[in-house]
Amino acid sequence: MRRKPVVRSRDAEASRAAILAAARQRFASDGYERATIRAIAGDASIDPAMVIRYFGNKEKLFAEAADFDLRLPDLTALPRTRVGAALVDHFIERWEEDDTFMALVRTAATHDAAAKRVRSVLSAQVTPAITKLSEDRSPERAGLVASQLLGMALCRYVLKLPPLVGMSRAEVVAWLGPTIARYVTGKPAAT
Amino acid sequence: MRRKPVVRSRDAEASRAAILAAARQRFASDGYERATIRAIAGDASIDPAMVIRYFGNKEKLFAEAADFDLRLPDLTALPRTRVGAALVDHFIERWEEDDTFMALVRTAATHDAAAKRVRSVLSAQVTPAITKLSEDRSPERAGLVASQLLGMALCRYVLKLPPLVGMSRAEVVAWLGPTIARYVTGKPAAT
DNA sequence: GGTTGATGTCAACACTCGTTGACTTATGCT
DNA sequence: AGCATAAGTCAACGAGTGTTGACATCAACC
Repeated sequence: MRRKPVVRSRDAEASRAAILAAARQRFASDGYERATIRAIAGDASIDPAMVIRYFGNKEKLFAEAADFDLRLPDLTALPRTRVGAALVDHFIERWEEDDTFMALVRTAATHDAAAKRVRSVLSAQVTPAITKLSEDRSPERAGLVASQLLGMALCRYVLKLPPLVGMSRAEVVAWLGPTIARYVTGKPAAT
Repeated sequence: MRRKPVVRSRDAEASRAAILAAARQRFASDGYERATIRAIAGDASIDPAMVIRYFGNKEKLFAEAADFDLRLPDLTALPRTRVGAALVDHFIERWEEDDTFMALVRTAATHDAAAKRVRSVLSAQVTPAITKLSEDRSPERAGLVASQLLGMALCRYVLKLPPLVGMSRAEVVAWLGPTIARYVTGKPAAT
C-alpha cells in the first residue's frame, strides 16, 4: 500500500474535480451536444483522454456533473403564509449559486437521461416536501410548483426574457410567492 | 416564360413543404443538434442536397421551420373573469396542434437564435395583447405569463413530469387560470 | 425532335466528434 | 538506485456532420 502523498504535483483528485467543474459550466452554458469533451478538457487544461479515463464516457460524465441536491429547507417550521415566498426565494438562491441546475435543465430539453433526472428530483425531493404541507394531491401540487419555478428559471436564465431579467429578486418573490402558495395549499378555480 | 404545369410529377413546392414538415417534427422531437439534415431529408424522402438547395443551410431551414404565430384571440371581448382561463386554454390548444412551438422551445434551450425568436414572440405578440388589458407594467406581466405557460409546456410536454401529464386539460386550466389572471391584472404580494 | 431549364441523384469534401491504445513521465516505495 | 504504478501525452480510429459540385433526368417549350 502506498501512502497518500503530501505534495501532489500530479493529483488525480484535483484533475477529476477540475474536469467536473469545467463540465458543469460547459453543460450549463452550451447544453449536452455542444459541450464537447475536447472543450471541457481544454477548460480544465487536461487531455481529453483523461476525461474518458476518469469518467468512462460522456454520458457518465454528465451523470456525475448533473448529480445535485435541491437542499429544500424544512418548510413545516414556517408559518403558512410564508411558505410560498420562502420556496421561491430558496429556489432562486439555489439556482444562482450552482451551475449544476442550469446544466440539468438546458440538457433536459434535448436529452432523455437528463429529463429522467429532473423527474426523479421532482418525485424524490419536491413531492415529499409538499406532502408534509398539503392534505391531498401532493404529486399534482409538486408538478404545478415545478411548472412555475422551472418556467421562471427557463425564461429568466436560459431564454433571458428582458422583462424578467430586469426584475429584482424581491419582485420575483412577490409575484410568484402567492402562486406557489396556492399550488401548495390552495384549490383550483371552479369550472 | 414557362407556364405553371397542371400536373407536376416533379413538384418543387411539394418538396419544400415536405422538407418543412419533416424539419418541424425533427426539431420538435430531437432539438437543433440531433435533428440532422440527413434525417430530415430521409423523413421527407428527399436527397439531403435538396434541403440545402431550397433553404441555403441548416440555420435558415430552422428559421423558416420555427416561424409561427401564437394566434392570440381578442381578449378584450371577454369578461375579465374569463381572461386567465381563456389564455391558458388557447395556449394549450395551440401547443398541441402545432409542432412548431415545441421545436422552438426545445431548440431555444441550447440555441441562441431560437432563444432570440422566443423573445421576439413575447414582445411582438404577448406584450401587446396584455397591454390592452392592464394599466401598468405590461412587459413584466407578459414575462410572468410566459414564465408560467412556457414552464407548463416544458414540464408537461418536454420533460413529461408524470403528475402533469396525467392531468386533464380542464384541470390545467383550472389551476393555471387564476395565476395567469393575477399576472395580467392583479398585483404582487406586499413585501 | 431537340433544346432548355428546373428538379433530383450521387459521391465526395473538410471537419468535428467520442473514444481507444500505445507510449512517456513523474512519484513514492523498497 | 531501481522499480512499480499512477498520471499524463499523443496520434489515430471510425463514424457522423453540414455542405458542395458534377452529373443525370424529366417536363414543357420551339
